Amino acid sequence: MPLPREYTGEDCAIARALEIIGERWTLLIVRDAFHGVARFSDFRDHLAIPRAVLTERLNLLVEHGIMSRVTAGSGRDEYVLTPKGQELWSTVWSLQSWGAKYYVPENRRRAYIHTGCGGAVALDGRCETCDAQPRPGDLTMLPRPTVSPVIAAKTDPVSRALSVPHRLLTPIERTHT
Amino acid sequence: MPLPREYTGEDCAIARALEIIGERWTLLIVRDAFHGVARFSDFRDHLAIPRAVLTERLNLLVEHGIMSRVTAGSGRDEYVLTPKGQELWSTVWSLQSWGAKYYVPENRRRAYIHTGCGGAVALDGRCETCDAQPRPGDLTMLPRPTVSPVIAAKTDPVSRALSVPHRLLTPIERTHT
DNA sequence: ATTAGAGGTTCAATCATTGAACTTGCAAGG
DNA sequence: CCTTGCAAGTTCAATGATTGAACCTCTAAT
Repeated sequence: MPLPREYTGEDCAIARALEIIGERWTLLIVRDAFHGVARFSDFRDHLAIPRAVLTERLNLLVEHGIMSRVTAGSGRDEYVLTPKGQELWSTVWSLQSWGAKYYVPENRRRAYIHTGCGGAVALDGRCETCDAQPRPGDLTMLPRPTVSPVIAAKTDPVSRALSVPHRLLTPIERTHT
Repeated sequence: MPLPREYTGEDCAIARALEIIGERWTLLIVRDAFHGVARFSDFRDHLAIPRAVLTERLNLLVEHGIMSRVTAGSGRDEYVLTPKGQELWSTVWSLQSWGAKYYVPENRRRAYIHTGCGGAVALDGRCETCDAQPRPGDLTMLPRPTVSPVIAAKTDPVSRALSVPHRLLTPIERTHT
């Protein structure tokens, strides 16, 4: 199985998982997909990822049934998470929580609220109001309280769409350019 | 911050996390550490990772306070997870669960039991008996029901130690060579 | 018919990884 | 004291992955 980066001999679930989603950029693509990003150019512009790499990664994700490529109403192809891809949410969330706790100052962290009940979601993924662990589709992501100059300078459609509250797994709102 | 692999411009918790633990081998090292692996040579032998890379990754993990290097009673240095490193458990678990569900046949998956109550732990990390979500130190990992020929041929101390039930975060039992 | 932009592919330069060979430091045995 | 052995590195040439720039092709609008 000539995957790009194998961990040969490791008959281990983590090694298997990392062979697929452990490559550079892949989990950032998946995260953006949770945020509603779907077009090739939007991934490209938001992540500043080389085209060739984005092509390769998206193809791999589609091959593995993590994303599927569908032709949208606009006639343009979009890449969306399959159920198997959506099951990566706990991985994405746990990485994000850990990274936020140790590397992002509190006033620059995004807050998430449980769309159903409006409660804040803690780092462990639990709604502080109703104690449920909402699925990604039931989360609304709020913009950061303060943004770094680097981010503030970004004007691509994705960055703009994510500067207002946004429900996960719903396509980003494309403000007219 | 000239980390080996940056995701420049991404003021994002996941990007920060991946800069540190997203490199090839790093999460497998962390996983092995949860399993009680601590010596340079044991990581080396079990993962078949090039020495130079292992050196670099361990140094990075120590620099970031994810592991600490301590001199054991034997006089040999050991690398052990810090509390910050142990907080990566949910990431490791979620990756492992996802990888197991989709890429490891059921009869080759390792089972985990809640050491306190003896209940089986489901893919979502919950104890099926007491419904708690045990911390890694309260988990006992069982050997695989069946092993592939590749694994059966391994005779390094780590593979041998993990072929019997083993409590996480406790040093592996070193059977006399 | 021309233009523009999306979504690629191709390619040379750079950077990371690999495996093998070499080095260092310690500890035990003779 | 001298040697041997081993853990834990370091170094280095060959290989493989990533990057950024340039080019290509298709479609839709002017």
